[in-house]
Amino acid sequence: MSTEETIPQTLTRRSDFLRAARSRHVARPGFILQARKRTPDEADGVRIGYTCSKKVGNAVRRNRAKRRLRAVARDVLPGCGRDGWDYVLIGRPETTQNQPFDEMVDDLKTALEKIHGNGT
RNA sequence: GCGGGUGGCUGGAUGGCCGCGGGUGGCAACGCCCGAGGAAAGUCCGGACUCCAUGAAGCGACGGUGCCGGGUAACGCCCGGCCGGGGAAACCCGAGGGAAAGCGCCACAGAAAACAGACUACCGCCUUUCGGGGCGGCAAAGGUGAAAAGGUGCGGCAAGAGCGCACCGCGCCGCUGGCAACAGCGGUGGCACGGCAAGCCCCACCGGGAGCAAUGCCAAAUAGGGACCGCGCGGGGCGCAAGCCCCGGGGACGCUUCAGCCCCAGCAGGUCCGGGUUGGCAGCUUGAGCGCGCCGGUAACGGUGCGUCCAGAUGAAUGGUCAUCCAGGGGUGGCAACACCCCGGACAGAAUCCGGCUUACAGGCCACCCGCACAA
RNA sequence: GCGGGUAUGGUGAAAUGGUAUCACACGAGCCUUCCAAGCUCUUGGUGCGGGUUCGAUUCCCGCUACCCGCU
Repeated sequence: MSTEETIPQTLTRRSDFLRAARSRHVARPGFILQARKRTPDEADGVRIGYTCSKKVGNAVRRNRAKRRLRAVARDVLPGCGRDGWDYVLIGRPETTQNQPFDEMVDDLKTALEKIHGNGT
């Protein structure tokens, strides 16, 4: 577990998102978390991606949802993220923008614990 | 003060902590500067720019625009004016050329729907079995319709009718004003000419096509693979040859003419299928730019001086949180001023760049105009 | 980002500017011991807002929703 890697890489490739979607996922009111442990020959470090579909709203709402998800992940991931894992945060309509920030931080921590605990 | 109208501006502010994108200085640590909109939106018009089509002219086809004058790089936009319609007014709305170039359509109803005619009715004569019928005159009245051949009044007549006259309307001619659309005045014609061109069309003007995911370069990878279409085996001269020249034939999104280019057994052109790549750089932000002043113009706008650099991302940058203030809504107490508590910030996020149009938009502010009321 | 297309009953499709039609489905009835099939009848619609026209599904303009293509 390398917590020194404070800047997680951002997922950009569609295939990475599809692989994460086929792995395990946990739903919370403000977001849905998908996670996958990569095979050793893939990239190093913690990687994370963000997805907001048209269901979330117009462009302003989608961008704002992604910014809040980034802010939450930036607070939580350096302590709780595990090396060699891909995470994907999916925005949800209304709640991703309106839920209090502290609740979302707590939700992400428990969601990460649950997703790590199930596997390995 | 109340009601109405027009044009414009703004559309949260400041600070603390933790973060984001670009540029720049530095070996680095780190620092400095900049960082969404009036619509960034819809993609409805007009351009710049790039590639494709060989270029020019004319004709044709197709598409668009359409009162007049001006502005502009250009426009279907803007400004000013005219005409028509709405409103008491300020003001608002209008795809607003041509219906005597031609074709087409006008359902139902109605006698008749476009060019004349006549169902009921009216009038005269003849006739009658007294219900009416025949011939002629007439087009005012009735009813139908979205629309019925000028309207009103007087005269006139067998009954009537622009049949005659006055006014209004309409057409034509002339004069005056205006760059013009058009308006005003005078004369004249007894009325001839229904509507639809966002139906075909005619006239005038404009327009080649595709789009920054265009396009160019670098790197990587794969199988420079396959099918179809359209051309196409010419003659002579010089030269050892390569090649050059002349004649002829052919080619390129409709035709013609002219000029140029290319081809005349090529591995070249066009269309399509299949395979690989989903990386990087350029294009990429200084531009019909923005601000202020002066001059010209009724205005749109133009000219000029000074100042200024104002986002360039590519799973895509402005966020999270806290405090105070500024607006706003609700509740409680109070005659009121006010105090306290709660909620809470419109529409919306650049993606090559400009000029417009259209659509969305909580609230707030400013200026001008019209009407009414009041005071002086 | 750029470009293109579609919208008609619950579904799929027609309709020169003149009463919106057809099939299936839904509902009711007939037939049958019952079901299916068949027959008869009924309900229900031009995405929204304007304009042209006497009259608009159709013509024109603006919105909305959905679909497709382009590296």
